[in-house]
Amino acid sequence: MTVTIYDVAREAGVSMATVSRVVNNNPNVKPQTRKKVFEAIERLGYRPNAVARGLASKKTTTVGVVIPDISNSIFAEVARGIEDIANMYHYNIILCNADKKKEKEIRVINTLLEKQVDGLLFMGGAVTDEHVQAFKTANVPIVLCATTDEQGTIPSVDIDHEAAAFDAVNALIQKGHRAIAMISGTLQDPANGYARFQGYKRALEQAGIAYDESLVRVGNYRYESGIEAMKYFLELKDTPTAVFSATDEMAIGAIHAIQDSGAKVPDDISVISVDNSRMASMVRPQLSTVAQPMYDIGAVSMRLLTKLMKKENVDDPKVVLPHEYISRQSVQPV
Amino acid sequence: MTVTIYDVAREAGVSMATVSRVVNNNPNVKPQTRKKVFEAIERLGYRPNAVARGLASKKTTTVGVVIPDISNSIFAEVARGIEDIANMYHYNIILCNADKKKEKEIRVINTLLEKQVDGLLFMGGAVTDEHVQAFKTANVPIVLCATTDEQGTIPSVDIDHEAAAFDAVNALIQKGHRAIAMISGTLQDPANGYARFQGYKRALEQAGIAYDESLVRVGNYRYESGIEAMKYFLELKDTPTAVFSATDEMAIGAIHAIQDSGAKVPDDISVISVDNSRMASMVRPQLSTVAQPMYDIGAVSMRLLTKLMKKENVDDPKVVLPHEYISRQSVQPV
DNA sequence: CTGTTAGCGCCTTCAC
DNA sequence: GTGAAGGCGCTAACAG
Repeated sequence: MTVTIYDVAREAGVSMATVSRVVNNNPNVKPQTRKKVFEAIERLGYRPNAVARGLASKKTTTVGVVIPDISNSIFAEVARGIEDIANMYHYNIILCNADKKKEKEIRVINTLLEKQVDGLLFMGGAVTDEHVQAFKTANVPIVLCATTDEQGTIPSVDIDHEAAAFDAVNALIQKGHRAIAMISGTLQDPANGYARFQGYKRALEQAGIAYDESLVRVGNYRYESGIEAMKYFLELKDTPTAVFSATDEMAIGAIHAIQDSGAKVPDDISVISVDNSRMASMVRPQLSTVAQPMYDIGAVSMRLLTKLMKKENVDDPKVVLPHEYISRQSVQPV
Repeated sequence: MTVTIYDVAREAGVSMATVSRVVNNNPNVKPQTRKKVFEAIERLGYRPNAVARGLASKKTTTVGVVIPDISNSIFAEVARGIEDIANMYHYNIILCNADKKKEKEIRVINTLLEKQVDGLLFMGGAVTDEHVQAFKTANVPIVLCATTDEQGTIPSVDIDHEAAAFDAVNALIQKGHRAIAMISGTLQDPANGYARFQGYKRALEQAGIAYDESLVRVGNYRYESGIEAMKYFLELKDTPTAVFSATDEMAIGAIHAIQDSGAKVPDDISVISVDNSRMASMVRPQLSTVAQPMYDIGAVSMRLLTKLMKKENVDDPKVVLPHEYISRQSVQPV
């Protein structure tokens, strides 16, 4: 039924070892024999069994990717970056959604490790001790992608979320805004949540603006929650003149909530956010936002992982990619 | 270094076979011995090697997924449906982007097959003879996801793209529109391209409206191409009163192009499309569109694949999921 | 340059 | 209910 390396060897009149060599591009084969083998392969329709190869060589050329949610455009973009580079280095990826649930994350990490992936890319919520524990039992490299661990002991690639948020809010302050509301992500989320909130606070503080709790609403990253949060702000006696959203999608919700109320963006209220997803320029007015290089985060982390897997030494295992403020149409001086 | 089933057997004072039985939940093990084995596993931190298991059992509990582009929200949604169901049945997925390029598709199909996936989900451009050829050499089940083959010989799950487009255009016609433009996808693409274009033509024909070539522009599915196409229509001496876009994203581009020109949607021009991606309700006015159940297409196709892999018999290997017109705010009577 | 020989870690009859 | 033994298909020394 299935044709094996042994069949090819017999057909070509050589040994298994030789077939293995040509299949693996080992130069130590006479061109003639190589040709014979290729012909036999062709004739028999031989297809190498990667599982057997993996068992024998202890390499699967497969990496595990745990991601919060592939249907979230931000992560999908990162995933594309990962896959492109993986592909370039002849790796395949096993993708697992874990929705930032610790339990699910630990579970998939383990099944990925059982599958003998050569490396692991972890994109998730908080990196807890349990995670670190699970990573330790792996004897393959791990890199955190779009997150970091507290202790800074695990290789990672991410942007500086706190600074990105700071820059966004600061852009508002530079335009004269002082009543600046924030639509935050959940504070349990270290990157998109907590760090961005901290950046907001620091920017206010530096400008001598008192932090006002009633100017902060926590959303769930979705469009609707942006709308809800904004509606709340709109009903305040002192409506803010600007709002900073932790993510684009909620920002778009905010823009629409403002517009639906009859007010104008940015004339009445300015809106700014962090992400620069493709949607940012698919709204009117186009959204001003601090760009986070999603694709690159994926690509760079996969590249880093390949180096780790090849045991090449890397200078800095903690890479922080630059963010950049993109000024479009949703912000104007107060 | 790595602890194997043999180590566990020795530690527990039983044979490898017994360990294998408890790991695989084989009931023929005395509770006592089962307990002993579990303890040994715990103590040693044993983790089954899925590669070895795969080689011995000829099952990898892994399925291959070839997808055009995971960063496209439509496909990302499908992928989420796939992964959720895969997960439910304890399968993992290897994801490969192939950008609807035939060559790349064939290549990844082959590497997926080399990796001994238990089944394959194919989401791509046209299904050519070469594809069918590649599928034949696989001795695992394949299901087409969000596409179909001409001959209808391969299991698949999709919507009726032609009918969906027809319904959309017909909704316009029912509102009295006659000058209806179309922003199409590339005609080489059987599903989103050709079929939807055919639906457009059939709707016109049935209403006795002459087909006008100048009212059709081919886009590349992206927002910008929707803008471009619409700009073209806007400059026609007889501007259409409605436009049908093959996809949401181009439709949103069209809406913005109209708005940027100073006209209003739907007052001056109505816009309708097919997809109902999340973005459809994230525009003002909200987009009226024929919904295509992306998540379900993924889920159902994965479910079908599990049946095929278990050699259960399926009544109908060609499933066509229903589509549905969602009326929002972008269409109004002429 | 090429062949021989052991495994890789596990499953799976087949006996007991 | 449990153990022994033979592969699964391939790679990797080690000879020659």
